[in-house]
Amino acid sequence: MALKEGIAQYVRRFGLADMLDETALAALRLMRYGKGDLIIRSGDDVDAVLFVVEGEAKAYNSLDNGQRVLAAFYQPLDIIGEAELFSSQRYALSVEAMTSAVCLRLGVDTILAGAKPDCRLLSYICGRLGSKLTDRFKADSINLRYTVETRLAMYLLASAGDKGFCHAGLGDIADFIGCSYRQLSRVVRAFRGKGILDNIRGTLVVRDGGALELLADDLYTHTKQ
Amino acid sequence: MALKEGIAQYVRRFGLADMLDETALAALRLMRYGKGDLIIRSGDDVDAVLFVVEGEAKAYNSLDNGQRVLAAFYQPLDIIGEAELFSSQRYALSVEAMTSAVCLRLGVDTILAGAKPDCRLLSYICGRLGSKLTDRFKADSINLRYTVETRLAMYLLASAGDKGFCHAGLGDIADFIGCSYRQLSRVVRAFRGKGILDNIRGTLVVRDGGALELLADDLYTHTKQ
DNA sequence: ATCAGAATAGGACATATGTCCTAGTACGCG
DNA sequence: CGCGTACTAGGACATATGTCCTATTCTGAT
Repeated sequence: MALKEGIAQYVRRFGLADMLDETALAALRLMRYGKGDLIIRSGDDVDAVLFVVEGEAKAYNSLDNGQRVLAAFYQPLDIIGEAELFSSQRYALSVEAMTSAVCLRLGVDTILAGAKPDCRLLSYICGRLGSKLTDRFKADSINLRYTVETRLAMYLLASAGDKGFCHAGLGDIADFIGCSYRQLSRVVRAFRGKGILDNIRGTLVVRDGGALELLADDLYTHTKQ
Repeated sequence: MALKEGIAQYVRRFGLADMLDETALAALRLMRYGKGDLIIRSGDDVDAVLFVVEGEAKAYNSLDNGQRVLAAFYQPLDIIGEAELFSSQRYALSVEAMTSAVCLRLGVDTILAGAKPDCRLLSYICGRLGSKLTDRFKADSINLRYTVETRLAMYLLASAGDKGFCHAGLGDIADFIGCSYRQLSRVVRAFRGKGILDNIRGTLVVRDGGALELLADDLYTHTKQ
């Protein structure tokens, strides 16, 4: 099996034969990017995974409030796009080259063809880990960039859902959205005053889900897509 | 193949035969927990993965400043412990039952025995995803719970490392640690005034790594374990 | 029923932080 | 070289938020 010269040198340097079989190695494609080029675009269909072999890149997402959250800096031999591989149809983040960069591209078809019935537990675990990673990144972006009002609204919409109530204690919610019990207590009081929420014996009951969605500042409708 | 009655009913209810082969199914063990019981303890050796089949649980970690960060709420059919499966020797979080709960336990030996050479790419991807998840959780815990000073110190210790400098622009660093450019600029100025940092033509140069470690408030030494 | 600890609630005060603005410097392109 | 854009830097002001405290209610164990 003869790889192209450029690909072969990276495969040797990074020991990629240790993780890729011959079919996958033969399917690698060399991609070059200039500084500032988009390597993948948030929202595009998931069609490949990329191994960074030269240069540096960054993954980020923009929020509705105009702010940006930077998820990761990449260097060789980081992987781009593996989080969405088994868990999503769309890339969750944009990745941009910070220097000129080189990646080896491996198409999703090749990876999925190699995911045999013997590997179904690992495929499942990959899918769960990928979902956890993207969900956690989304939640933390909100927790870092929005007020506690918006964060509580988002948390309630996600966890109360259709049943309209939520058993978690305020201390646990504060630790989950990353604020103090005191500030959460203020916001719960404000929501109670506006008729959005009641707390009945340790349970938060949603009285006005529409108002929560407004407070969530369009974040909720985006998340549900 | 005859599973125990209790296990068989959960396997049927959740379709676990779709992801587990007969060897793995035979290795499942039923675990019962009371409310408040520790299901896994942060720092313990990774010896199993658990499928939640009844009840609810929460994963959390405590920080050196006495605050706590809650990583996830679990319900059926969430998995506990899979993030550390291929990426760590130790569980990164403690998981506690919030109600009485039932889990199906699958020992790591069984999973690793099933991870054949055909599956080595998936194993590798699982390992990378698991690392990303635990690393990202750690970074975000710090970003949610510590001042920008500590966050910048931690970021610099991680990214400048032994080479003592760091090319990322201040805008990107602000987006990565989740603060405004203005506040980051204040902190950089303060560090410059204390002789800890210089910025030379877009590069941050560390002048006093020891001072950074002190500012990192013992977080750095913990992370390096 | 009683008690201790956990959870909830809110006041007072301080500050870490963000927004908005102006100004200066660096860099890339034509 | 000149210009436009991106990046850095800091002032002024406002506020979201956390710490620390006291008080009340709830829950589980004896």
